[in-house]
Amino acid sequence: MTNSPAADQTGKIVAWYDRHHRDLPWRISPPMAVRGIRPDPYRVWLSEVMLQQTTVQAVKSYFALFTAKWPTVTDLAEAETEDVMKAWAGLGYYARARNLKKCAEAVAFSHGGRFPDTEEGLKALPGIGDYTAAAIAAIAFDRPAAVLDGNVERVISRLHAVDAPLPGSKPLMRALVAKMTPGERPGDFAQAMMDLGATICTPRRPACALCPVNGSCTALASDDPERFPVKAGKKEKPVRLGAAFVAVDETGAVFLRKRPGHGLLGGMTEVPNTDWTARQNGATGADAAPFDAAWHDCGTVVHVFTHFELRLTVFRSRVGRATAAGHVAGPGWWEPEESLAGEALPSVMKKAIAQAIPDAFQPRLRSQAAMQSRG
DNA sequence: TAAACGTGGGG
DNA sequence: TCCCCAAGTTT
Repeated sequence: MTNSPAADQTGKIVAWYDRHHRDLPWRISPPMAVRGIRPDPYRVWLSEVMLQQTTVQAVKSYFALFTAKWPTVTDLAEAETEDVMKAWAGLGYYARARNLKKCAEAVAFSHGGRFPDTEEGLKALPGIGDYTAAAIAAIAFDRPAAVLDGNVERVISRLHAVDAPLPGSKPLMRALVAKMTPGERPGDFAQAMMDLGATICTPRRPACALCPVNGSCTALASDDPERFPVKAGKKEKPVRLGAAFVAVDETGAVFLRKRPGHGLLGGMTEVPNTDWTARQNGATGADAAPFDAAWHDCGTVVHVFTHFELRLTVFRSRVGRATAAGHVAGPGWWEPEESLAGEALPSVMKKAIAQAIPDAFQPRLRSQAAMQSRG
């Protein structure tokens, strides 16, 4: 009998995966997977959440840290939220970390410590949307779920030369993936599509000569593959201005405080700073400081967020702790310099602190260098 | 439906 | 330097 074109492509892609798959810390690669060895759903879930809008390279060290610190979903559920935020610091999109903890608690305390094994059950959990639910169902539970992420969108849009722009064309693409998804090894098929998109069917300069389905790719045959997927135009980034205040006491400790538990950088730690506004209105200078001190202008750091660019003027002051205690507005604490690097500081805050104290995050390096230069 | 939500790397 | 983007979800 003759396979359908979709099934033919599926077979070629899975065969390609068997030879060219990436070995990743959270993955059970063939031939182990073919023997029915399933990956730990906890590790699959953790990796999938970390990988949302985030590169494999960036995720690797965080995945190692999390699985060493919290080997099971129950360990994570019983952890202090603050420790989870500290461990997530630097990875970005911090709502993921907040939802990660909530999801772990739901699984540990409401689902008997086991993840639901269906798309529907998974999608009901915090931080798990269409993609992640399908990915976990397919990879961890061998369900023939239609897994559609950015990689798969690229592969599918090129195979079928989908002219309609994203995200409107998502339902069409999901239907096209569903048609290709096999009853056997659906998890390996999903991972094969993602590996194909990541290593062959790349956004720019795709390696079509090496593609297992280059014989049936509409974009390659009739057009420029790089033209796909078609996306809606992006908006330009507004600039916001603000000021940050790095107060250092006589021991080198830095005054820190906590951000609200929602919104931008929600639940993360910060140095005191002003609102970030569109226009310089006079409130972004040293006069906006959280308490009176001799504030020294350390210059500006630029940090680009998803939807705006921030230009932060950084001020530093040397403050006697006893003196400052009575003048500090609002709650906060003095963080010793040796433990500063372990705080739940997002990158923009580390950047601001480093602007004021260049070696703030290398106190050991500093003393080692001093020792060596003397030795 | 559109906007909010981080970061670092690569062309 | 600048722009794109990388295994999306929530509101």
